[in-house]
Amino acid sequence: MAHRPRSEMIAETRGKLIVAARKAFGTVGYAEASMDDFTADAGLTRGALYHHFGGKKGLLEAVIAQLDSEMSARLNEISSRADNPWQGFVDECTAYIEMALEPEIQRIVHRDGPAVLGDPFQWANQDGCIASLIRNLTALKAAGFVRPDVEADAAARMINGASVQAAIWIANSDDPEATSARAVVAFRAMLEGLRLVHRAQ
Amino acid sequence: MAHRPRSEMIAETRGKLIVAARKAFGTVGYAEASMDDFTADAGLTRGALYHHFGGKKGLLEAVIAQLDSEMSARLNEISSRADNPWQGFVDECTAYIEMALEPEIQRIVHRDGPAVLGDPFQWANQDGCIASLIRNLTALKAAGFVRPDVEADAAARMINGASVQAAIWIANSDDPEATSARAVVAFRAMLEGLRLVHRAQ
DNA sequence: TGACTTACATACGCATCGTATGAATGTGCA
DNA sequence: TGCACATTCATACGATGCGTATGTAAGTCA
Repeated sequence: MAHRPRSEMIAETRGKLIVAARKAFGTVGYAEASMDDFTADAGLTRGALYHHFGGKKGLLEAVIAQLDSEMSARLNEISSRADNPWQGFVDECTAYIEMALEPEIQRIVHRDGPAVLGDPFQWANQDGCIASLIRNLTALKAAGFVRPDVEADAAARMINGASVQAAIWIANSDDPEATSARAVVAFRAMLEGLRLVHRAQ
Repeated sequence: MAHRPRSEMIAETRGKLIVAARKAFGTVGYAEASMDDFTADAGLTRGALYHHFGGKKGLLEAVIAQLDSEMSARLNEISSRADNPWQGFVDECTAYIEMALEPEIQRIVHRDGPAVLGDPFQWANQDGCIASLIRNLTALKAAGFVRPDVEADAAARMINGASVQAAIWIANSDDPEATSARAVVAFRAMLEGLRLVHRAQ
């Protein structure tokens, strides 16, 4: 068992810390998660945490990066199989809302994340799902699906905000099914406002 | 100086605590605000805080209630002077975004508040500005300005989410003026999607 | 005026955090 | 192969902030 390659052990340690923190942050929340507790769950101590991530915030960033990466992959998968670009975009937005219903994502990415780290649009999400949103909207604009006076990043902001609100609403409702249906109606109506065609003035 | 009526002193104490907490929460944020520090700023101790508000979260609720009350009054003032109901609504939404640019409101109401207390739509804001949003939308729907398939509370959710995002975007940008203009274009486009007329499908 | 309640301060114990230090293990170079 | 070094991670320590229990002064009502 001796003589394990060092880089491998580091990856394992970082992975264990991220897994434990992700569970703690996703259940009790960032503020209530004790570093002593969840590092012990990972079979480690705070020493390892400070060494690899600099502190609690650094670890939160790493957890969010992992979640974001997973979400991004799922969204790309979804939008890739769609004939109509606009419809593919709507599908992706809907999936984004549905993912935000998962407690882990809602709590860490949409609630504690912004509160602790600030504006999500300024995170170092090189390939995150927000970047994907902006890319899709840019393409849709170039293809003439979106009003030319509306800019892609501005629209991405609005859509992101509305999506998260929709998800929180659904998650907190007594009847998620019915609420989801009502939310999607309103959400799609607002998306329609971004489209090029079908308006007089 | 002796023999002050008791209810008056209570109101003064509560007021001083709220003022001090509001300043602390609005600048360093809820998590970083030390109860010992800002109660001392108010010339009091944590004893008074626990007695009147039950704890840090209770005080945050009180601070938010005060902010919400002020915002609500300003919004009512704005929407009241408008000839066209729809235009009045758009004005109010724009004002809502502008208010969310104020650091105190952005930090306490839109960032720390939801993170600590949960979904704003479920706060005890009997007369809050969110309730005002819903009331306005209900009236607009009854008057035929809004698509009948879109429900008022659902639309209020989306609008709230988009507004907050717009405000955060503007606040974090290098050129707030230009960014604000771009945000408003996108925001109004999405609002248009809620309107009854001008669509084929 | 005296018993009672209320408002608030003080004091204590506990949990948590950041840093400084130490030990063990892998790594590069002779 | 062996040794100096760097790195990984644990341990120890001090500081801070929180919640509760208790004490005290002041107001209230009979």
